[in-house]
Amino acid sequence: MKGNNKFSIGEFSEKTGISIRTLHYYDEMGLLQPEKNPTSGHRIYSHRDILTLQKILSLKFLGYSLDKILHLLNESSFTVDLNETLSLHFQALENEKERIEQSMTAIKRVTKLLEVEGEVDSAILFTLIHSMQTENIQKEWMERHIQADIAEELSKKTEEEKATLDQTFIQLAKEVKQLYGKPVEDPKVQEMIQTYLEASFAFLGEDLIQELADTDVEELDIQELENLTPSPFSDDEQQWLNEAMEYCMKQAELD
Amino acid sequence: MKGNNKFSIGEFSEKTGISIRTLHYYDEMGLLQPEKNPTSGHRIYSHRDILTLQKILSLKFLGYSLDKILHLLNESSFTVDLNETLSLHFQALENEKERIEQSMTAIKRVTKLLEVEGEVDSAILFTLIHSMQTENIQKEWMERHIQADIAEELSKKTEEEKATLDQTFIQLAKEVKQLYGKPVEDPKVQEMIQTYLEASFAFLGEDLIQELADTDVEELDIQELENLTPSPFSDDEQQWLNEAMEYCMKQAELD
DNA sequence: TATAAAACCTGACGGAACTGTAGGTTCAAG
DNA sequence: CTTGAACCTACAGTTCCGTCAGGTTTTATA
Repeated sequence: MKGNNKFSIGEFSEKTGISIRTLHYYDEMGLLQPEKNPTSGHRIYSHRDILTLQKILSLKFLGYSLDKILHLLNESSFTVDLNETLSLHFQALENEKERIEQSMTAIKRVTKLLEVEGEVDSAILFTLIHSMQTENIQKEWMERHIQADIAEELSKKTEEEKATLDQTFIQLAKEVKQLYGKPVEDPKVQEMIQTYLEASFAFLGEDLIQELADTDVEELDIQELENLTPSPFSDDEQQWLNEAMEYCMKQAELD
Repeated sequence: MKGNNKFSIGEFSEKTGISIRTLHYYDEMGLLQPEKNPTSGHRIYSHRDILTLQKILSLKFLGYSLDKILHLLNESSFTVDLNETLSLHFQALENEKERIEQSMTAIKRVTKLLEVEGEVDSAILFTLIHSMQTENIQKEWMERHIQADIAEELSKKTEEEKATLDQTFIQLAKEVKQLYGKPVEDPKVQEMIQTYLEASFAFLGEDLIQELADTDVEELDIQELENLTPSPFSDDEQQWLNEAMEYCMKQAELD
């Protein structure tokens, strides 16, 4: 097999960087079927096969499945819809890329949180991660129920600001776990609520708060939003927290 | 099943957006095993299960495999190495992202080419795509054999410049297919070679050309580079092209 | 030329994270 | 009491190979 353009499968594999198993597989499925020594059954690859493999790898690179590639190779006139499929694959890649970027951002945020906080209760952590995951869906919810520009503004908050809110939220969660059981009018409890609300206000800004307050949303839709962002608290804790908040609001109204 | 925190699998699926079949799967593999009605065998999901699912989805989002997630759920003290695995996954995501971006760039280039040229011989097209694919490997080759800064400069050429070279290359390939068979000293052939060389020079710039000419690389290594970028020409065409180039060079020296 | 080592062959199984299907049981409403 | 929707289990299939296992052919060496 020393000829200049006849290769054994091993040589061909070496030359192209494609594993022998993969070449077997491509042969088996009809993608790349080289000549065969009829007595021994050994495969004999030629220059033509390099070109074919190149085609295959290129199409794979562009995102085609091997199955589709098989069809494309057989039908010679495939330049017709190439453009269309290309833009389709481009779209798919774009989505994939966005997903990846979101994950990367989430990891960055979690890492930072761990850095600052040391250790974080896992339930809380997962609530945060989950809400990062569904940030897009939440945004869609917002756009359906609130004016789109507000939603837009919310989603444009800097990473910095989001990180700060994360920390506040974690702080809240920790304190809730500590203070749970005390009466809602306990000054410590009320202080905690105050701090949390202030941080939220600082994040949202006055205008947004006002708009949000003015918007009335149906119970069912609220339910839907809550499904998107389940809380890290047990039902009892959540109940208690709600009561504490209501109490705080009432006090504020009295002033 | 109208209770507020007990759900049938259908309701749970609706609520969480995870398909019934997947929930079955998670149950089967031990990831999320809800209560079961002992007589009917129907699954009964509770609030707790939402939290668990949230954990699962979060960890998946961060890049963990279901297998690992299964272990993480059981072992409560997993915050220990979280940081390490997170940065690991971050790396992986970064690589993935780069791969995707390369594919996207390739598609853009191909699309543009199709736009400008109308239709392109598939062999040539695939040569181009293949060389985009292996641009990194080619760069590594360069860095091994030529000074790193030259390689760097080459890979920093703008997309614009690359597109232009693509077109020139395609032009060359078309003409080669047309002119093949004519004697190498035919003026049309020589004109084609000239045009191509000039375009290459324009792309590379004088300094680079000079450096490239000064560098001598072993035959074996050249072979390696050629394996990376197989030509769209048949052996005969390639042979003829080489001769035509040599003739052109000689003529240039005579001047 | 005999023999050992390397390369090659086919065939089957595995795996990651699901999805699909078939055939049967249970539930909710009319 | 019936009907249709929802649910159950169990098995198979998907993609693109990696990894044996057990046998044959080629190549290198003694």
